[in-house]
This record gives sequence, C-alpha cells and structure tokens, in this order.
Amino acid sequence: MGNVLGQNARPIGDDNARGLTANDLATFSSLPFFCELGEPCLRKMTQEAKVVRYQRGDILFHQGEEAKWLHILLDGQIGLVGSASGGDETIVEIFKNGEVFIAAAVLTKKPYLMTAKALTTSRLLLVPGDKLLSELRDNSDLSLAMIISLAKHFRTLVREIKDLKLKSASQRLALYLMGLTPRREGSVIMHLPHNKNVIAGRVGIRPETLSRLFQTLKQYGVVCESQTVAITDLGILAAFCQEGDEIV
Amino acid sequence: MGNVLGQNARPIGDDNARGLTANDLATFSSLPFFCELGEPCLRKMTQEAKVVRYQRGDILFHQGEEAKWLHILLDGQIGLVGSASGGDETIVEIFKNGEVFIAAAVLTKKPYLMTAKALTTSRLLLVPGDKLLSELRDNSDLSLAMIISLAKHFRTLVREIKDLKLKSASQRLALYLMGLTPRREGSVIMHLPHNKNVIAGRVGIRPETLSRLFQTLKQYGVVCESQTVAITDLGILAAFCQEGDEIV
DNA sequence: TGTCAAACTTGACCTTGGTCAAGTAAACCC
DNA sequence: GGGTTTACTTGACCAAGGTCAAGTTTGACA
Repeated sequence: MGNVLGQNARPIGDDNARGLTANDLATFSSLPFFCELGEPCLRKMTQEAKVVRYQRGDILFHQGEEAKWLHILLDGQIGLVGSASGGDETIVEIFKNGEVFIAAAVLTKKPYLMTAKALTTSRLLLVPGDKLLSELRDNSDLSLAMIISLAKHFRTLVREIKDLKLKSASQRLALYLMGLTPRREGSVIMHLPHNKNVIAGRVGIRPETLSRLFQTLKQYGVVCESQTVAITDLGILAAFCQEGDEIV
Repeated sequence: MGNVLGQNARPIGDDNARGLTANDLATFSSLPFFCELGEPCLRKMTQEAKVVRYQRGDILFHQGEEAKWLHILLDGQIGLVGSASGGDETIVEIFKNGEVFIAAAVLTKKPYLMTAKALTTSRLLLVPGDKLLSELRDNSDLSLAMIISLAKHFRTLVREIKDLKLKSASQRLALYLMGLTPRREGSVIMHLPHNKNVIAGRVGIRPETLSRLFQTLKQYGVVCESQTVAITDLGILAAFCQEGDEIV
C-alpha cells in the first residue's frame, strides 16, 4: 500500500493565479510545442490563461475530475499518479520544464485518469480547454503540432507498456537511469532528479525493492550513494536492460 | 519464452493488393473515423490506397520497419505484438473491424514499435502515410478527427499502464472478460474472440497461468469451457477487478 | 477412422518482487 | 543540541506468477 501522494494536498485558490508577465510569455512562446506557432495564435491562447504555483506535495487535480485546463509546466516537476481503490498508487509519468500534459483528457472532455502532484515547487501555465479546442479548429498549424505531439507522446506510452510486460523490475530501473542521460557509452555520474519513493513509483516497484535492486545493479557498474548515481559503463547497462528492443 | 508470432510469416506481394471496389469504398466511408469527412477528402485519401488480405498467422509488418501506411482494418483481427531480444513476446493491442491503427508511427515517420500479426483472416485498407499527412495539412476536419482519435486511443493506453502497474493478473483477466461485453450487470454467456495463447499475451501472462487463473475466477462466477465463458454475475466480477478505479 | 500437430491443462518447483517489522540516517526545527 | 519527522535500508517471510515437463484434448486432414 504505497502512498505516493502524501497527505498535504492544498488545493489552490484563484489568489494563486495571476496574469502572465512579459517574462512568462517569453518562456511560453519559446517552448518546443508553441515556438512554431504565429503571434496571433499565441495571444489568443494566452488570453484567458493563468499562471499558477504549487509547493512540493500539492495536488493540482484529482483523478476523476473534469479536465478543463491544458497544463504547461513552466518550472518544476509534476508527477501523474494513478490510484486504485485499495489505496495503491503508481506514478505513470513525470514531467519537467516545458512539457505539455493531460492534452488527451482536455481534448476528449473526459475526466482525468490520474491525479497530478507537484514533486517540487512548480509554476504552470493553464490554458482553458475550450480555448484550445476552438483554436485547433481555426489554426491548422496548431492542429498539426498537436497531432505530432500526441503521436510522439503516444509512442512513449507504447514503449512503457512493452517495458512493463517484457522487462524485469531491475531492467526497468536500469532504463530509468539510462533515461537520465543522453550519453550511451563511457561512464557517467548523475544526480537523481527524484527521491527514491518517487523513483520506485515510476519504475513500478516498492521502495524496499528499489533499495535491493540498486544492490543488484552493482554487478553492472551502478553505484548509488544517497542522491548520486555513478555508472561505470553505460554500454554494459544498456546491454543489460536491452534498450532498443524495438528494433529487434 | 512464449512465442506469439508463430513461424508462418508470409509477406504478401503486390499481387495481393488491389484497387478498391465500390463495396470497399462504402465500407470505408462508413467507418467511425471517416464518416464525418467530406467526399473529396475520402477520394483523395483512397486514391493511392490499396486493399490487402492476410491469412491467420501472417505478419503485416515487423517491429523496426519504417511506417509508410496508415492501416484501416476492414475485416478480421490484428494483434500488435511487442518483442524483446530474448524472444519473449507480448500482445500490446488487438484491433477489430473498422479500427485505424499505427497512426502514431505514420505521423511521426518513425519505425513501428510493434509487429502486426493477423489473428484471423483479415482485409485491410492501406493509405499512404504522406497522403495522410498532406491531407491533414489541408483539411481541418480530418485534423480534428485525428486529434480526437489519437486522444481517445491515448487514454486507453494510460488505462492499460495503470492496470499493469496496479492490478493483479487475475484482475486483468477479469477486465479482459468485462471488455468483451457492454453489459455491466446480470449474467452473460460469451464466445471468446481469441484463442487462449492470444488472451494470455494480451493480459500479460503465460498460457499456463491463464489456465490456472480461470480456475481462480470460478469463485467470482466465471466458468470457462473451451471457447465459451459464462459469467453468472457481472457486478461481482466488476467489483473484483475494480473496474472504474479511474474515478477513485 | 486413424494420425499428427496444435491448443490447452496440470503438477512440481523456482524466482521475483511484495509485505511486515525493525532499524539507521539524514533533514528539519525549535 | 535534542527531539521529531521523513527518507531510506535491511532482514525474514510470503505470494504471485513463471518455468519445465508431462499429460490431455481438440481439430485438421489424409
């Protein structure tokens, strides 16, 4: 019965929401998703948008609530947590700066399938869902950007499903570690961006198992000391977790 | 080391491909995805499309190949199979009549993440990927239909990930069975649409485990005799597998 | 109708990862 | 600096599901 959410859910009031500063607008319009779009489109989208802040542990929204806002993460880390009725929880995805999320819920006007939780202090831009939908109708550039973005994201979920069904917990942990660096050979020392409860949730195991798996991975050159991981040979680890099985 | 694919992969030549008959065109234009679109759009999409047939066991394409055709299943059953280097395989999705698949690979112009296999004799319509992309640029109705379709499909994958991480194998089997009927109460007798190796792959377990789980599910009123399943009380089964956990 | 192959089941055993409980280490806070 | 909380680790045990091997049943086909 892992509890990833914690208790300190503080729903924010509108006093937390503010109009966009020039700085926010600059950040926003330079994001991968939006940087290709024209000025008028950006202006319309941000017209009724708001910036909100959350503290670590805050809940942005709960599974089952109606999806009204497209979320754009300006700063921080957000985890999407799936919960079962027994109280069990798992982290389905973790987002970082510049990522757009829960588009699918907004587009289908369906309830959120997951609860969003701030893993660190975070700043988000919220764009009203109906604004997005009407803009999609008018702007084919935006539509195409949305299609490509959804399709890419879709493929990461397919990879996730394959990993869950075909790989062992230690292989998934290794994949998580490989995901922290773009490098694929030689050695590397990294700071873990999440605490170990979060990592366990992301990988789909219990924290106790995570501890033990880090012991196991020592034989593949992985050394973990508190928040720091050293990998002596990325090639060896890649071979162990069979990254790139999609090309088999 | 389950082998879901089997050996009899018979790549089809172009002799299997034919132009569309009037009948095919009618079928095609009545599909949920396309029925809202205008006549000119349909004509352009089908201009260079072709109809292909496969026998049970045939491979449509392999994981890793470049995605060139949007696949529309006119008739039959297709399974998307993910493989790992050890030879392990799992069925990520199963499609039936009228469903459109591997759009994400076509849209991103990336290699297929899965191998497609005909689970029964099947007929498909293949639309060239570049035709689809150019049509998306021109036609905002098509774009919107694609966005909604991708978003819906996206949400089924999210549910799948949640189920894999939060539910037991027997709950997933129960969910699979519940997925075979729209009914949610009373009793029902159904014909299993797939053989048990396929079901095991879909649920993410071994065939041996499937046999045993059917024994387990007897206590929830599930009786399986060869290809037929009887469920005495769908409500009980739904409670067991906690369908609708997304609303927790 | 007999034969062969494929599909499915069953049993014995093993491995992976979960559970529960206790303990240590680090962070936070007056 | 002492006390509390939170994060993490370790150990002993357990259960779910996988593996291997041996059946049985089914179905296709000669």
